[in-house]
Amino acid sequence: MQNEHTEVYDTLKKYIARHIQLTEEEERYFVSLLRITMVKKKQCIVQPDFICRYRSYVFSGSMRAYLIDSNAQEHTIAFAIDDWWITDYTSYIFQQPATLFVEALEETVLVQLDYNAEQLLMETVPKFERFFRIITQRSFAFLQQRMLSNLSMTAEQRYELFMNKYPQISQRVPQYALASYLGMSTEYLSKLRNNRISKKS
Amino acid sequence: MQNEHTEVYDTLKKYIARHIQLTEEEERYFVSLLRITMVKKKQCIVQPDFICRYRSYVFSGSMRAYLIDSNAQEHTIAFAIDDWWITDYTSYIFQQPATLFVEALEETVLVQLDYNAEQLLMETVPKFERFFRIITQRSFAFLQQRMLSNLSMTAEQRYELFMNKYPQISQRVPQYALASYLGMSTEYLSKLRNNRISKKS
DNA sequence: CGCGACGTTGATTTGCCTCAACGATTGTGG
DNA sequence: CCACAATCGTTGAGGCAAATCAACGTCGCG
Repeated sequence: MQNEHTEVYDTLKKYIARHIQLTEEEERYFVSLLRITMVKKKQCIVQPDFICRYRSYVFSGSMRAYLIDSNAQEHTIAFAIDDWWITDYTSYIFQQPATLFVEALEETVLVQLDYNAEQLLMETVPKFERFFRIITQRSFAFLQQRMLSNLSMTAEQRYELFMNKYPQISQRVPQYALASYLGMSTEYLSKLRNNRISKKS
Repeated sequence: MQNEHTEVYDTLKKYIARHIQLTEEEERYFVSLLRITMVKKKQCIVQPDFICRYRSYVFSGSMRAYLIDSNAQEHTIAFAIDDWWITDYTSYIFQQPATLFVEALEETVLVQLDYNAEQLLMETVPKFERFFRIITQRSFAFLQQRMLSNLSMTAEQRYELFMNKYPQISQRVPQYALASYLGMSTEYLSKLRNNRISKKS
């Protein structure tokens, strides 16, 4: 049990070390603020109307964040597999009621950081201001690229792009989740996969 | 001339003060890194293939950032009016060639911060790590909401939402720019505006 | 004044959705 | 360990939201 946790924390520490260098004491302090959570497939760690308390790092497994709209349709805003963070970001940073579900797609091991602990951490170890700035900037740049793809490409082009960029993810998530991420119906995605869309030339 | 610049800097300082508290010396240092730029209508401050060197704060006027895709179609990723920042974010933070145009929609006064100056600023005054973290987090949350709107709403609903949230912007930007921001053709936006879409019930 | 940029309107087309029905696979309780 | 249900993916037919195309009005500007 202790061994397992050590491995989990080491992986996260390595991830952090890619962006900022911590002293051993700072590392120990950081780890003391974390908690490890196991979630089963289909289990939700965030759901609408509850305030999202944690920022979650995926050690193993996979998660997705999605909205259910007024027509009961699902729309996936994010996936997270090994080494990514996930949360209802708007709910987390403003500490207001969530609008999203954040759900495990497989049995998943998470490392979670509490909102208050994060604030404390940034005050105590200002390097973490830098850390969260950097990962948020990258997330923003990523999302902006995705937004541009959705504005400028057809469903088929978005599908091809995703398959090229994230072949691992496409193999691990259910097809309806991928369709709702790419902004198309499951039926249409299925047809694209099986080349059943009549093309010209 | 000096008066005019003072007003510009004071406005930006007030904006900064909403997020972090600076000493007078820090403020002076910060201002020393800035430069003021006037741009005429239709002038571009960023264009594809050039590395975007500045983060720009709009003091007065308005700007837009857009992509031209392989079909020569424009897609607007962001507007900025008074008191907002704009840049080709991906190009700026990774210091790689831009893919976007950033263009003035009116005669505009900008305050610009150079990439290297920004790095220096964060090292010299770590409060700015915090500042940029906070504004980036907000931008990210904003963009995520927009992404969800685009995934879950019809063109008409997106138009209504925008008109409710940003009535000021809709009056200041040309219609083709708004259409390309909302992800619809100019013709369709025109029809929505003039209630020329046949509705049921 | 005349040209080019911008917006409007109607006719037509199309990319993708919806609906419906049917396989395949997974999970679960008897 | 099998039966059966539920979930997930596939396929085709038909429909609709929004794009495209085309033509014209209008305004601002050189």
